[in-house]
Amino acid sequence: MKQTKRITISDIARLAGVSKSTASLVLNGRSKEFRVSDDTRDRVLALAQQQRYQPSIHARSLRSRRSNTLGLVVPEMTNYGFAVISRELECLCREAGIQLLIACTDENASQEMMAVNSLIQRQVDGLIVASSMLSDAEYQKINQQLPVVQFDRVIGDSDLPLVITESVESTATLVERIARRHSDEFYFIGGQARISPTRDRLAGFQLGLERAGVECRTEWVIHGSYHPSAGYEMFAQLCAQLGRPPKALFTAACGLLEGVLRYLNQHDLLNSNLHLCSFDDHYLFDCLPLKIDTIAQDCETLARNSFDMITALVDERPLPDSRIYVPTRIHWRHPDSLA
Amino acid sequence: MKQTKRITISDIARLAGVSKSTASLVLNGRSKEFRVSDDTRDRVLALAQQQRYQPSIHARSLRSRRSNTLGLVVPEMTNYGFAVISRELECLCREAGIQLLIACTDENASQEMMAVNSLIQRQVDGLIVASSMLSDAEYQKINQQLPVVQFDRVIGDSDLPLVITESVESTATLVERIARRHSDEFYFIGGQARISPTRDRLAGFQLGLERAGVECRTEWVIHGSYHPSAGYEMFAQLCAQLGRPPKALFTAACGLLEGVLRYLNQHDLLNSNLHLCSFDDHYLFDCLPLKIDTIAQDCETLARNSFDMITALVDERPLPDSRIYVPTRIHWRHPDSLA
DNA sequence: ATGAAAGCGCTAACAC
DNA sequence: GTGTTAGCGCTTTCAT
Repeated sequence: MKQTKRITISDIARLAGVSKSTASLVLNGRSKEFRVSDDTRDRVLALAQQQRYQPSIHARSLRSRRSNTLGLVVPEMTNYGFAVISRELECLCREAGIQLLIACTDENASQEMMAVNSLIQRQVDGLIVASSMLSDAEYQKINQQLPVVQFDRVIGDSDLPLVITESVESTATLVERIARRHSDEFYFIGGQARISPTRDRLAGFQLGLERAGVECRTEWVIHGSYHPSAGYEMFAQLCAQLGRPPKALFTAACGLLEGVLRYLNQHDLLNSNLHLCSFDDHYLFDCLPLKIDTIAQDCETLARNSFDMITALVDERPLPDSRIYVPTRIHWRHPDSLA
Repeated sequence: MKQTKRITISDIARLAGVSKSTASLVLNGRSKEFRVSDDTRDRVLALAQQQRYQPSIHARSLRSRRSNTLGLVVPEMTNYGFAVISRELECLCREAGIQLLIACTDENASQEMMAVNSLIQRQVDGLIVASSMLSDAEYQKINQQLPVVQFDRVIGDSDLPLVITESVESTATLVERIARRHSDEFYFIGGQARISPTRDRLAGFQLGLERAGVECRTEWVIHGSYHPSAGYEMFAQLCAQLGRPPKALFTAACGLLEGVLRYLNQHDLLNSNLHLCSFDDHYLFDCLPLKIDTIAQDCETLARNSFDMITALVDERPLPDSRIYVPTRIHWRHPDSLA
């Protein structure tokens, strides 16, 4: 490392001919409060600017036991939804003088543990987590030391505060309309059965069928993981089994849909009359020959709410609501749905 | 903030009945080197584990003047390429015990300056930057204090080390083949004319035309920004002017292509016989009725190389090569191109 | 083989 | 109004 001597508060103090504490007061904008003379204040401020003084975050954090840092734990940053969330949060944080530390877990519990530990070691003031864990025990323990907010998913029936997308009703609404035309065959392809988005979206699927007066056959529900390759595999197997693509299909997330589309494309089925619908939206869906009905999440609102919630907790302000469900928007594209 | 007393090295030392220095040696795995007795070592280690001792990063950074932290500056995290880069870098960093700090600039020079300053204030050991600046003056100054690596784009003709995608040759190859069939009309839609990806891709475009024996008319080259809305606008205006879509078009990045596709979709032109080609790839392009020829960047390699380069610089190891150009892959999709 | 002490840069009581 | 001092948690000479 190149060694250029850092300008410290002592340097500024010495140059200004005052003590460190006076300089500190001025530089933290508390000169009025402590009745520092305008003259001294201006001198210190001028020097600081001129010398491009940058306070050391580490010294400050060490002293104040606050790092002005938040941790964000996501399964996968290349997932567009999480990318948007990260960007929004990063922006909110920067405006608030906070640094966001982002960690990816690759949907893997042990990697998640390591990532979280390294964040804690860095003394984040709070944690925003889309967890891949099956139990919230670890986070309960952590929550005794620093606030934790769940977003995008709940671990089990954890009582930790949360901000998630409302899924059950919107999926039910989507599915109901389609089920009326496809009462004989309507498949569900989902990710890990235990995590909450899968559970909620399945619950919504079943509720939608019920509302359409359709009985959900057990073989209609297929689980795997959220990886595109899993979507591809599940769909390939289904097609093999049926000897053709299904008549109607709901995929529980964009990754799964990606797998399904890859398969359809490879097998020249993009013009088949499969009625496809999915959670998560993408602008290119408007351009596909296959008209997919989708449920779009409101990532900006998810980010905003998560941020407000975690900062309130960090500052020990009361929480108006510790469980927030963010509404979605349905994009109807299929001609049958629009009819 | 909840106040749970932190376990410090002093606590461990006291409990083990040794001094802080001994504990420190042991905990840093330097007990052999300093001939600490096996007995003391085991005692300290056991205690640390049992008490879940976590060294304070801030105290350590304050002391060592090293933060074990790298800064990544990207224009826009929702751009898939940058998302992949971020994920890869984050992963490489975590494996190396480094924390990656990501900052988004929204393609905006003043926001970039603020973001960089806040990273420096946090004492990052090095900076990996996809800059939106027009001059590298600031970074040259910064580079005197800590290493800076440019990636994805060069600022002007900056001599700072860099890792970028090879663009000129690949664009030329792509364009040449298409220009042979469209010598009468082949448009270029690019982002800000001054930044290097635009320059290089335009150079490649012109080189491709030249190789195909086609003269580049000045009205073929259109510049704007990389935002999808800019792509939409430029394309809309072009169509208005021609009274129809152009016969052949190259878009310089995925954001611009997004804008063009939105327009085509809205105006029911996805089945027109426009020959579209672009820098940047997306899996959904395989599924579109419009067959787009694209150049795919190798984000993993970009990330890997940037990481290797910055860590070498931080550790003051010699750099085998301070200018790396990562090769691309062309995806031919249009029937004419495949013929 | 281990301990004492200094100091990284900063803030906040408490003096004066 | 301003300075002195102590200490946040850690590492590293230098003594013993």
